[in-house]
Amino acid sequence: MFMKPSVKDNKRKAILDAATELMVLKPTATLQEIADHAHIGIATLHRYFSTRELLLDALALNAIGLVDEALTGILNDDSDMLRFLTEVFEVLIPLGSKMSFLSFAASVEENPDILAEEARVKQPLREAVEGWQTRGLLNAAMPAHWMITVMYNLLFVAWQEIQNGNLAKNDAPQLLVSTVIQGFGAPGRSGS
Amino acid sequence: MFMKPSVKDNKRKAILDAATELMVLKPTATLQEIADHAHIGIATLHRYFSTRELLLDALALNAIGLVDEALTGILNDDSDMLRFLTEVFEVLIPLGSKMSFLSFAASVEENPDILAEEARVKQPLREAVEGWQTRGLLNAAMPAHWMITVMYNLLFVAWQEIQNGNLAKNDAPQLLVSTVIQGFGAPGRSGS
DNA sequence: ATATAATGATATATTTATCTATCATTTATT
DNA sequence: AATAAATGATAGATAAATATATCATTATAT
Repeated sequence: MFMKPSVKDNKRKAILDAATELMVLKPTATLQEIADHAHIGIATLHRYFSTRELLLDALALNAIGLVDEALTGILNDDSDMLRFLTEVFEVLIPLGSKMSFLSFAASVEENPDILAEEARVKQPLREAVEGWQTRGLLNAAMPAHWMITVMYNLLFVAWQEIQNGNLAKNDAPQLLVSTVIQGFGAPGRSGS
Repeated sequence: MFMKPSVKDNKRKAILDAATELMVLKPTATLQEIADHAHIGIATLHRYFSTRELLLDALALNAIGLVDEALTGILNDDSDMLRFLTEVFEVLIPLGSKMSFLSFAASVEENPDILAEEARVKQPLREAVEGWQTRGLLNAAMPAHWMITVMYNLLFVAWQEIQNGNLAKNDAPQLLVSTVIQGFGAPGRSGS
């Protein structure tokens, strides 16, 4: 049954958000630095996450959960590919700092639960891509796995560019769609 | 004047290569782990790099130097864009683990020398891209900075995929060219 | 073959980070 | 306003990483 998130739950999520933000920028950040960045005392940080390892696992699970939640909110109709992709990018770009976990965790993470969750969350997009390939909307000669990997990475790149002030938040989804579907080539030109 | 690299220089580079490989995979690796991965004693590691910080700076500079070297070897004629890009990808994909420094270091690194070198190395490709935009070969509506950033990131992604066994080394350059120039869209289809 | 240099293993010191505990203060609840 | 809960600052204990030093062994050069 549904339980309304308590104050503690919200604080926990706020800590995870701040920690994610910092860890993406500086993976070697100490617990003290994380606490500072979250504007809490280190004692409180320990009350929420008793060890560093537990905190890191929680970061990954939180990221996966947020992506999952964002995707389930829109994954219902993939008949209009461009519309669908735009929506996916719109909801996932703001989760940029979390995306890095889905992009890189695979090579680093050893926790099997997390790896399984990660694969599960990525599954719907994979199926959509394969469907579009079958329908001739996407290049069937290109490995679906490659396309998924590229998209997840570019989500993170787009988020970084927004953070660095090089890209307008509102331009990002369209730019991403254009990038992955048409590439950089001039419109109307053959790539031969 | 030119000095032939000594045995020590070669060993130094070997250490940097091994360290880079590990640090990309595990940015929190300890000096002991780095020494193990390089198959040397930790005492020797300290003889080459007296502090961790010096080692990390050397990693970044080494990465930049190798990319620079690889690019200056081919950057002479950008009249055939596809041929040019293919060559760039061919020489840079094997440097994948080093590319991560050029992709991500910007946000972390504070050493101004390193940041300056990084910008300098990226300059030729930026100019080539802008030239192709002017000539109508690349989408002039897309920011050159975005295209450069995406290409550098995809170089790293491609390298990762090769490492993970998901992509054949020999397929990678063509796949990258196809990805950045045409995107994922089915050939011959308009993206409207 | 000998001398020189480099290396690895090991010990130790120093620094840094993590973890645990305490307590006064602040914040929320009723 | 009184009570309970949460917090932050701080101190101390433990653990881990970094840095330095020594020495026997191995590799290199002459």
